[in-house]
Amino acid sequence: MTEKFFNLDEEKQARIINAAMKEFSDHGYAQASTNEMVKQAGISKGLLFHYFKNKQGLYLFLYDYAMQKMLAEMEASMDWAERDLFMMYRRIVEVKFRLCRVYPDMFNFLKVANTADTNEATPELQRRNEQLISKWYERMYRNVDYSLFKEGVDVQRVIHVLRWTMEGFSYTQLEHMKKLSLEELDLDAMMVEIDQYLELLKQAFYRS
Amino acid sequence: MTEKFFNLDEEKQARIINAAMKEFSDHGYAQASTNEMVKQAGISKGLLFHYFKNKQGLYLFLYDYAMQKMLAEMEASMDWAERDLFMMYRRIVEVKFRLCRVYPDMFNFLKVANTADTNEATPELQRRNEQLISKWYERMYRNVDYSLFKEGVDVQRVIHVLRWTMEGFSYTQLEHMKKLSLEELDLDAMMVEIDQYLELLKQAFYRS
DNA sequence: CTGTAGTTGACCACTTTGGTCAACAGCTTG
DNA sequence: CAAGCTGTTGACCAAAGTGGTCAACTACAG
Repeated sequence: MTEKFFNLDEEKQARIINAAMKEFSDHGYAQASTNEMVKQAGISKGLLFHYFKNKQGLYLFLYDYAMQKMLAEMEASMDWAERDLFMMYRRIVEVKFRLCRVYPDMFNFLKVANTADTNEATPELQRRNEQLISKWYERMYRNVDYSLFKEGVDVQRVIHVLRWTMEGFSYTQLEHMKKLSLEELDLDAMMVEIDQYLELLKQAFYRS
Repeated sequence: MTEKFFNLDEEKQARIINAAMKEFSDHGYAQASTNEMVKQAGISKGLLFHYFKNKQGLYLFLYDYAMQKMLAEMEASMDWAERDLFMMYRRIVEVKFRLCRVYPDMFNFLKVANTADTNEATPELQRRNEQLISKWYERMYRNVDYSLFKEGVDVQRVIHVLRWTMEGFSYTQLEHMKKLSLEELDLDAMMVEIDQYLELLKQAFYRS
């Protein structure tokens, strides 16, 4: 079913994928409107159902597609020998931003797909990928050198602060980007800014 | 119109308010369903429109009500002479949690109401309250003693880290609460946890 | 018994839903 | 030119859902 879809003009593929992911992540599975998707993608109603037999089929396809793209990008960008926790997170944010340039709503889509009550459509898919993700986390943390931290700091809590900072920063950035000038986000400038935060936190929590 | 509503059984008032706020904050103004609200509140369709002439009337009422409740709670709980930025934020989180016990979705409601594209229903209300909020922020930061920070740390960035940490923490807490045991959130235990994070950050960024 | 206040849910006209399908355009073959 | 093939359209469908109304019900007071 999907081979035909992949023979399409790539730009059209992207338009369809992005429109559908946006609609699903904005409204959840049930409330997402296929009418709205085709309108935003600039295609006809019939075409969508020509390539995907169902709303559910489309959803499942998107879920798999997003998951695969993300894991591939991770595989390509991560350095699994990295010992510095902060640099590890730096890489993750980089992956995120790079993906957002092509698929602006992929992360939101995956987030709501993995958490929300939408999961009637993805019972076992869910669990399979949950396992996959936890394996990646394990792999990420395996080599981290915790002896770099100052004595007495609670590393678990620092990790939380770090994650919330990264998430908070990227959320505001993407929000800002979507509002004003879409697509032309300056990845380099963002990474410079991210580095400032990482430096701040490093100096706060690493031994000097 | 609203006097009649306030004569209702208080528990019923709360049921209606919470159901409506949840629906609005979950789906936005246009997509929110009055049918779903009355179902969740356990009242009949007619009753809702007996107390509020309109969907829009209901929305406006909720917006004003939430705003007023929040400001009142702030007025009661904040200490405007506080000079410690971290303690200031501690108070804010406390207000937030206390309100969430009675109105679990009030913050989400206000957040989407103030940001989202929903604002067709609230053009001037919006601006009035934006001004109000910025006044409160100004009042908050007026007395803060920035000399407490270590030399060389970028205070603006620290403030961001602090805010993202508070938001991240309360988000996970409320998520966790909603999933497992609703309503019986242990405010004291949460504040103990918050204090741990605040202590961590204080030791990181304040002069010793 | 009457009046009043609170409450119901069947009902309305209207929109939107996911999904179908006959028809069409553009292209390569013979 | 015709025949076939692929990609594409949008009018159309039954079904569900929309915001909102209203005659009728209950329950209690005078």
